[in-house]
Amino acid sequence: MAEPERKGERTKERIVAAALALFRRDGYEATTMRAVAEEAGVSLGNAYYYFASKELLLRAFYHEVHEAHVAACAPVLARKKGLRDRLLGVMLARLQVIAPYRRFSALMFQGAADPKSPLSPFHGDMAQLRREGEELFARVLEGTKLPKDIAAELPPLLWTYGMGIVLYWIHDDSADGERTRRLIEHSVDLVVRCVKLAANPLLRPLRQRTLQMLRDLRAFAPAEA
Amino acid sequence: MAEPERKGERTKERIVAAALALFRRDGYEATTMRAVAEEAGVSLGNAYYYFASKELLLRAFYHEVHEAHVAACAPVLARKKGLRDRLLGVMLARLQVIAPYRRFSALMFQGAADPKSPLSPFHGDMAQLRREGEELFARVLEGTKLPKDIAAELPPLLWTYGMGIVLYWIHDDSADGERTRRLIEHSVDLVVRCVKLAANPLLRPLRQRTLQMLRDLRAFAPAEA
DNA sequence: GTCTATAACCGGATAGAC
DNA sequence: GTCTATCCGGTTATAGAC
Repeated sequence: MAEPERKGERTKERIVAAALALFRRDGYEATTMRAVAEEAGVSLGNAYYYFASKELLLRAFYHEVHEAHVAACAPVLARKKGLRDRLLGVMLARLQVIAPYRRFSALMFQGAADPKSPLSPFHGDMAQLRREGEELFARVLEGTKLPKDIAAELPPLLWTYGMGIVLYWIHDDSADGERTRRLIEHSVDLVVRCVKLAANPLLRPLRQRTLQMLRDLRAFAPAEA
Repeated sequence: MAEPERKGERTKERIVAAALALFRRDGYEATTMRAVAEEAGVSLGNAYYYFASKELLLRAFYHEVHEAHVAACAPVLARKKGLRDRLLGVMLARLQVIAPYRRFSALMFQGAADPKSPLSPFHGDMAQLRREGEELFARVLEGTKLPKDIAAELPPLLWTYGMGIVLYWIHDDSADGERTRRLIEHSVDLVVRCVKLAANPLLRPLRQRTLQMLRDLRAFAPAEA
């Protein structure tokens, strides 16, 4: 089962490769399924045998981008020590990795908005990808001495924060995402200060309430659906 | 110019009316432009003469929903006095108004994600609608005694908060949006506490930094594009 | 039962005649 | 301003081939 690679396996890979190449060259909308099929050397109907929709092909693309982000984060997480530097490094790595793909990031958001979309980060394949993204933030917290109860709730929160930054960047028409870079620098600073503030004993009641709400959110999150 | 209503004006209205009726009955995706045209008693091509795309018709729908929200907020803003009750009233009113239109709200998000979309709340017609939404939150703050510098930055922030709630609601499959209602109640409470905390003199440095970042965001916001 | 292909269908959008 | 005819591309139906 591992060796022989059922016949179609090769075909499937050819289709993915063709799609990714065309997506990169022409963008998602401009790439037609007919073009993908031709590039892969199969018929249109055959392409649909492997991928029931064009969006499903996009998922393969997002997986690649995610892999690239994880790779870009490795040196940061290995070398940087403070919460601020680690978070900053991960966020800037992300910006760098997605830089060539503004339009694609917009599509990911559209997926997030629609629970029925195969691109929704709360269902199926994409949910797994989201969890891996949160895992990245969990690793950001490693080696920092935050109270356990706070650290436990932070990864999904930081993931959401990251999505917010991406949303800003999608609309950012400054050269090289200059403004988004500044936003990241300033907001990371604020996030870190707020997290440390939250650890202050004087704010215990507010912290408890907030954590409880976050736990409720997680418990009933669409993530579990 | 006011009286005679240029010939097509009537036609245009018929098309909008037809579209809104069908959207409500069958949903957006299920409503075809051909059906809209037929319902309005015009040809397909003629419908496109007035509305260059189906999305443009959706805008008319969003305007109606917004009007309904403003109306639903009026009694709240007239009667309630504290920040908490006013904000809670406005948020619950929103939830109630959009209740029948979950799928449409998802579409609005998809618009927000794509700067090129005619539904983007940061451009043209829809930007105006967004500003009116922020205005609603500005009125929430009236009569509360918040520091001016904080109050000045809150409306766009609260608008964003509202969008977050809507996003949650889109994915909320509990009966009657029960979970979203609870989220609103808890999160409004937290928001109010945080705002009041931010007014604390001890947090002056953090507040100043945060406000400065928000001002920068506004200055370069896509809203101005 | 796995794979591939051809021929439609459907609906958003456009062209161009009147 | 209004229509008819058409394009275009995602998607589906279906018939065979391995």
